[in-house]
Amino acid sequence: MHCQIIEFGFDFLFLIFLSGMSDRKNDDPFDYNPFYISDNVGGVSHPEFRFFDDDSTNLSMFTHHQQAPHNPQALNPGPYTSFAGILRGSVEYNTLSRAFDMSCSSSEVITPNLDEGGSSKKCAVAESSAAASENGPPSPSSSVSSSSKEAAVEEDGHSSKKDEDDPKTECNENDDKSKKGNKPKKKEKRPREPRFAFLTKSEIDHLEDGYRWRKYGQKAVKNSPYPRSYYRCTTQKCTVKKRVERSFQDPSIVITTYEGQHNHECPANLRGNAAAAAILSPSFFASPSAIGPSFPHNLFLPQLLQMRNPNRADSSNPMMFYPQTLAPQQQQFQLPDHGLLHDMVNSFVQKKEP
DNA sequence: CGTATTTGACCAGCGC
DNA sequence: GCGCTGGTCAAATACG
Repeated sequence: MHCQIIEFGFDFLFLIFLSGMSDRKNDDPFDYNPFYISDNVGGVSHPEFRFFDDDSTNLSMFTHHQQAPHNPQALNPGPYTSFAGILRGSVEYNTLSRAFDMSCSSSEVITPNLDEGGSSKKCAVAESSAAASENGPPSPSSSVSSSSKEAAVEEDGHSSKKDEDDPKTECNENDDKSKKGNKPKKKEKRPREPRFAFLTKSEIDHLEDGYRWRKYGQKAVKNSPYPRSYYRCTTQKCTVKKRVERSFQDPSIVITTYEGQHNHECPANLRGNAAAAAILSPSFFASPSAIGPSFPHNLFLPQLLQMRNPNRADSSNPMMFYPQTLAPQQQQFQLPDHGLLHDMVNSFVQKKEP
């Protein structure tokens, strides 16, 4: 599983998983079904994160601070990989990897193999199998193999789909506006951009993240009463998209999935938001470019601001989550010392201390 | 009136 | 081939 969870006290939950860079496959449940089940949002002391596929098969479980001793599955969280492998080709992975202090060993890091079906895939599948054999019934799906394919596809270069590049150019050249009838030559497989998903506890669906988005679609989600909304970045030539949906298992949680990387500055930063700039630009994760331009820093702005000044909590802002008492293990939660993130969490924890 | 949203139709991929 | 599903398009509509 490709997943990393970081939790900042209980102010907000920040979960990143990645499955992008490929065509959707049903064998990658995390691609579209990031079911988050936890009793910790709200301050319960035992954080666990479980991911289920459509058949409710428990694929993996682990905690951010220590693997739950009572859960044998936690002892082998599976072949989840690091951001470094996930984001290859777009960010400073070493920095990022250090920033998150990836808990997996190097052997667990699945490096996308550039020549298809290469050794990394075999390795990943092997690990997946090993994990499956140890963790009960094998999952019918393998997000790992999917990711390998994804990586290969990603390597092919950018999309040829019209809305990804220059739609007008494409239309003029091929005049394929006539969707029916004369079919144009077979489209190349559209590579998936890397994707990040964030689970945010919020009453509003579309969280302000500093960028400007235009909604271009909405679909009903299978097995969910909540629709999924599709947004595109409104900046010209920026192909970043995001999907927003609400977890039907926990309707208080909004799942925001970003795809692609912004090729421009965050408009919020350009607006001269000093507070935002102070928090956002100095490198949310160790270095200004550690995450990459697409990282929605501003998604966490309200929480960050409140961390720094909890007294200014604004109950009218649904993004403001009130700090709650940290359980001992959260207080002992050790983040790697990589700059601001550590500072923020520590300062926050210290403020909570009596 | 320009821009954003809504929404039904369409397309592609996949499983059967 | 057919049906299902996710993703996208684009005309219609709403909004400021």
